[in-house]
Amino acid sequence: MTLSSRYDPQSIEEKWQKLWAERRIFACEPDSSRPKYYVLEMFPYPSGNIHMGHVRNYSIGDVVARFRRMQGYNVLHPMGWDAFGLPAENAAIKHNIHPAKWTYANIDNMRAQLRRLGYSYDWRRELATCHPKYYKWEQLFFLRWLEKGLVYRKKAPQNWCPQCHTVLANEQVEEGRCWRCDTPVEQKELTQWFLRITAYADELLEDLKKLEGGWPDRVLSMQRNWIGKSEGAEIVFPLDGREGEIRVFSTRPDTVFGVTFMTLAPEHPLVESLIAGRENEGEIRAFIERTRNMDRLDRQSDALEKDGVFTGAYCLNPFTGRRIPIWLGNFVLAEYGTGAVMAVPAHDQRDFDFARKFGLDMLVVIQAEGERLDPSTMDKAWTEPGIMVNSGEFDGISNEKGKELVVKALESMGRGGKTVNWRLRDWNISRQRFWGAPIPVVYCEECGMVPVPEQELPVLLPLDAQPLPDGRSPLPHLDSFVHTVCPRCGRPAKRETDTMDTFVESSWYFARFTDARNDSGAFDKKALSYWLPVDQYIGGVEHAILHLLYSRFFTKVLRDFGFYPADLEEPFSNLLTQGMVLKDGSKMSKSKGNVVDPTDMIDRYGADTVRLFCLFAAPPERDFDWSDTGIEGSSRFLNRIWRLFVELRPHLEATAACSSTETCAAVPAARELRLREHATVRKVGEDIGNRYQFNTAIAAVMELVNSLYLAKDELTASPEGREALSSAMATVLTLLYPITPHMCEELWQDLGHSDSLAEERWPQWQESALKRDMITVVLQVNGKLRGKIEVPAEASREEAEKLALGDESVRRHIDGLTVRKVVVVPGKLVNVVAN
RNA sequence: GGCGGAGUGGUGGAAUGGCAGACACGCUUGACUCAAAAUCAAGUAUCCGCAAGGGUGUGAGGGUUCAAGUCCCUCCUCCGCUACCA
Repeated sequence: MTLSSRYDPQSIEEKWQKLWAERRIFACEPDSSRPKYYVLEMFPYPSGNIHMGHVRNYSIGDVVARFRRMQGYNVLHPMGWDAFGLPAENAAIKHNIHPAKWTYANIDNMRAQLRRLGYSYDWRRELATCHPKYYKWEQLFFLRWLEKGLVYRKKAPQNWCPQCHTVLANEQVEEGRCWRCDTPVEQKELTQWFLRITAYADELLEDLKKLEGGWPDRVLSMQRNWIGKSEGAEIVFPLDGREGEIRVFSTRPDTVFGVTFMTLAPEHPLVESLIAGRENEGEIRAFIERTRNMDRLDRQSDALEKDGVFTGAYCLNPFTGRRIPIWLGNFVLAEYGTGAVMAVPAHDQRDFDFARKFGLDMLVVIQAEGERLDPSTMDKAWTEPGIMVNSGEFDGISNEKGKELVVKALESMGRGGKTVNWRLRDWNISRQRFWGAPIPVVYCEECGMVPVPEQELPVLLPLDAQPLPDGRSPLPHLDSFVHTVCPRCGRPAKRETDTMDTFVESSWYFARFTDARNDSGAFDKKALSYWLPVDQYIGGVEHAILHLLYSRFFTKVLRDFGFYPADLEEPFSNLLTQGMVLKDGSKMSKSKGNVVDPTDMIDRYGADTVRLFCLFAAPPERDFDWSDTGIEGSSRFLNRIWRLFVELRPHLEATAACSSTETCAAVPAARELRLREHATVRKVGEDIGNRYQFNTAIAAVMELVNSLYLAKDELTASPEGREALSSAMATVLTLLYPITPHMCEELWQDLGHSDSLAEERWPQWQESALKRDMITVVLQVNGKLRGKIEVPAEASREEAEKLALGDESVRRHIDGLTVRKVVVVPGKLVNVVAN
């Protein structure tokens, strides 16, 4: 069959997709004789259709996967579906269809769309998290953790979304609003299930160090911020004239002598007993009410006017015995630290503002050496380092040293000591939703909460129920689900009707891919040890905190519970966060009408062009704006290669990339092409393999193609030239193969190769091919470009200097000046310094 | 406020301390065409100049260096995370 003279992607892409599937080219199994490489892209939610963001994400992953495979790695590259979640319920209500049906239909559609893009997945490992054979295992994890107290139930004020009728994790509240529907989040007292992620706070923070270099700095920074470790001291202030004490957390124990009042959150547990019976009790209660009713957002905003009220009670400074009035403050948060702040107005701006407003005392205890701060004239708090004063035995010590000494003193007095405070809270995994994995416990009137025995798993999500029209879960009303018997005493019992947060499923799916069809256990330990960790993970930065932190947490927990290998510390060695695909400067959305549908683009240009453009338009980390003319350019490039190939075909041999020999050196044009070919191989390998800069890799191939165009007429004339052409063309196809595999396969096959390019090895460039006889050297005078000369490659410094000084342009510019120095960078540049 | 990232032509973007603007998009001109598309060729940072050539130029200002987009200091702007966090 002869090659079409026109590039027609539609006629070749499907053919190759079928061939790859038939030959099972991308199926993989553990093989200890080869190094492994696990490439993973964040799996999609089956919302209905693939969008351009997916295409970008998965195209990056596919290039990495195909490239590593050519490098000889045993590559695992799987795909699956993050299939539980709210949109399925909304669709179920709207179309009166079961969420499962909707979800599986979407999966079928999106799988077909992914297949059209030609991604090299091992489809045998496909999984959907809503399948009982998947969620069964996380119900098992739940039971094991429950046994050891890693998962627990507690009643607490929760983030509640009235629109979604469910609680939200702290991570799912964005600026006080629900991350899904943007409704302001309310606080509601509920009994909920929590995962004790705080038990791992230290390790989660510490191990971020191990990810440096492999993860983007900003993601590491986000996780650090989120975990929010704060080192300081706990200081105990006994109450004055009565039993009891106030514990505070402070990062500035060195200022403890400067405490002039105490500020409690209105919600502080001690408040009730402190104010009971005071003559101004009514006023205080009014303040508490006022503050409590404030919107959570407003209360935490900068703009909040500081407000407070004196309780009438006092406590005592553990060092000085000074009587310290206890106030309530609207800016003190009950959730952070101990809900109580020791106020040092001279050295903390908030306390300063508060003290000024209410006319409270101010005591200077830190000041710069040789200076004297006067509380009556200070206009802001002194927060810089300094020397301790008015601090008894600590006077004259630097405040940094003072921090340690005060902590020691507190410890010996039994009034506190060093402590660490975390921002991270335990993870609430209860959801009052239907389309999620059931939590496997029952409630028995006799035995209380009883775990479902492991052999009874999975607790199936019923397929004969529908979310209620207002969005609420049908589970609490579904007798066939709720009513069961107690596994312990056999009496009637009721099932837990909350389901798990969908982030639970996505916290371990990457491990399940290593042995996705295992029915006898969640994992096969051998497969896990072989494949994990994921070598390259690729996805959107919007998951920088949520999904990535949870997955790290799960990895450590599953390791400690013996599911994962004991030496597995982190799930993802390397992370690439790709930018968004925008249109006209903003996110694509149906409401804006600026959606570019990948399917349309494939129909129009073919999958290879779409893949190429997504990779060429910008470096992967950056957002890029979809350009209709830009994709035309990518299409043009592939057409150009096709035409060039067809034109040169009669002169081409079926050779491998980088196969031309030194004999073609006799023909200068052939030698030059060979040099460019090898230089391109070096650059593309570096750009794809180490730098993940696919745009410059593609640019390098474009340059090689351009030089092929320029030299083709001369090269077809000689055997040496034809040898160089054949090799260079093979190189173009091989280098481009991870990016535009269909077209490359088609042309490769036309050359007479019987194997798929997928089985081809990544070409090896040779140092010897990069050697030139003459090298262009840049001439500078006083750092300014003044000319270029050709010098023999092995010219010495002295020769280069002599040639440079003899150059006409250089001579013109140093005319009348004295040459002070000549800097020679061999093979590159000569800079003449003269004045 | 703290932490992190980023500022380069008309646009997307290139540059291990060594020729700033690779590669593309767009635009201009020409060739082919009855015409258009496609393709091919030439040009395209900016200022002076017919040209040769020269000046300027990577957010601003300093510094280090023979040489700075790149390293250091001060500052400005934008983006992200976090935040009356004690």
